[in-house]
Amino acid sequence: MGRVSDAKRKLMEAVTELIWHGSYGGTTIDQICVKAGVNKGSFYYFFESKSDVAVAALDATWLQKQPELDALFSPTVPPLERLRNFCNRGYEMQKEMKCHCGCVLGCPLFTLGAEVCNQEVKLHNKIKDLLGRYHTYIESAIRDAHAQGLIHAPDAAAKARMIFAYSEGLMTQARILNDAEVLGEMAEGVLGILGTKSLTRKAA
Amino acid sequence: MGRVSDAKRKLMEAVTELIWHGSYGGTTIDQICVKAGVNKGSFYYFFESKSDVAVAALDATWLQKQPELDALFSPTVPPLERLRNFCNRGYEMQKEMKCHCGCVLGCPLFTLGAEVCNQEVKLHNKIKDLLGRYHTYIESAIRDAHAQGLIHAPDAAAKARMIFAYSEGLMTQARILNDAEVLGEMAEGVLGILGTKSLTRKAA
DNA sequence: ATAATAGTTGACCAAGTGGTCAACTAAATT
DNA sequence: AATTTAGTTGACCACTTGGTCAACTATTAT
Repeated sequence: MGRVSDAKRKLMEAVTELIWHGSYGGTTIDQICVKAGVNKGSFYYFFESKSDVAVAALDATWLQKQPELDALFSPTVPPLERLRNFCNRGYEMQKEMKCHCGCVLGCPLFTLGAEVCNQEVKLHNKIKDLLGRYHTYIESAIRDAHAQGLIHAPDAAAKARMIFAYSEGLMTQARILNDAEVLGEMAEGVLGILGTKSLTRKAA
Repeated sequence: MGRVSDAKRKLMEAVTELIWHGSYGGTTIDQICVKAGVNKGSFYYFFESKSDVAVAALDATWLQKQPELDALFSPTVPPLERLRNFCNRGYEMQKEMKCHCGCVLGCPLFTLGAEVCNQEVKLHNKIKDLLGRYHTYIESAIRDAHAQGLIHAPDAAAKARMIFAYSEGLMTQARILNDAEVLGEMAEGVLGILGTKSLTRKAA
């Protein structure tokens, strides 16, 4: 009962875009409201603070992304292909963004996580949680690849840490240089780290 | 002639610390002035804006760091050792920071670069320039290692991009997790990417 | 000594900030 | 039709922000 509204959704979408294009600290509640086309009173009806809406937005984005990731990392897909597809999907997404809006924005979680650590505890914890899930997908694929004898990686966790650092580093580099082509060699690099030379050039 | 002052230096030190501990967008000119113990009038006597003082601070920091890097990457040092020492120096620095102030802050250039891209053009360009210099050190070491037959890396530039992304990604990961120990395996990882299994465990 | 120079001070301003609130409006329930 | 509930509105507040300025002070050269 009562009135219905999509203001909450619009606010979450607005904060996502503002933070991703710009930064968390440089984004004000007023800006979020203007972008969402919502009055400040309504903002405070739905959320307590900027960090509150940011956390909610991250949750919503994750719920949207999770099925996509589950499909990419489906155990029915050969493990090294999962990783290659994951990399190439990132590459394609950033290329498309560059076309659409002229900007390569990289991984929102990693950039935001680096910005808000040592402050905004709740937001920071949420980010750590979500980054950990990405890490889990990667680690699982590596473990499977090792089990299937595709690579030699007895310490899958260590390899996962390497690949996670490399891929996020490359994504951030693409953002800093505003150049999606930086990501073109990501799949190759990841498979190289895993000690594979084959498979690298297969279609995406 | 005229009055002498160290206000300019104090402002640059203050902005460096505030941005590194927190973020660029979350740092105000008032905060910088308070931290530096300088009045706002004096701030505007020396600088035009926040981005102006940030650029000056980055330049000053670089001038301070350059001799150290030149020594680390001296051609008189075996190339793979240069890289290992560079990694371990980063590791030690972050460990020390964690002890001193409880925080692992990672690479200020990379974090800041990711935050201010698409805005603050001058600052962003300065960061790209400085990051490029780090890249140059790495690439040169790799090229030397290849020339000396220590590794097989005919495309030194590509390897340098990989190692740069990996090391910066790992640094950022250490910041996000506030855990310096993440960096303990950096040297090993870098040498692994270069296809070396030996040398890895030599002393720092 | 004095004048020129280099730097300091703190009051001041307009604009923007986060945050509140009582009155209002639209939908769903009865 | 009346009531309850969910959401909206925009004015309002105290405070902080970036930025300016004329008056002031300390140093150095002459």
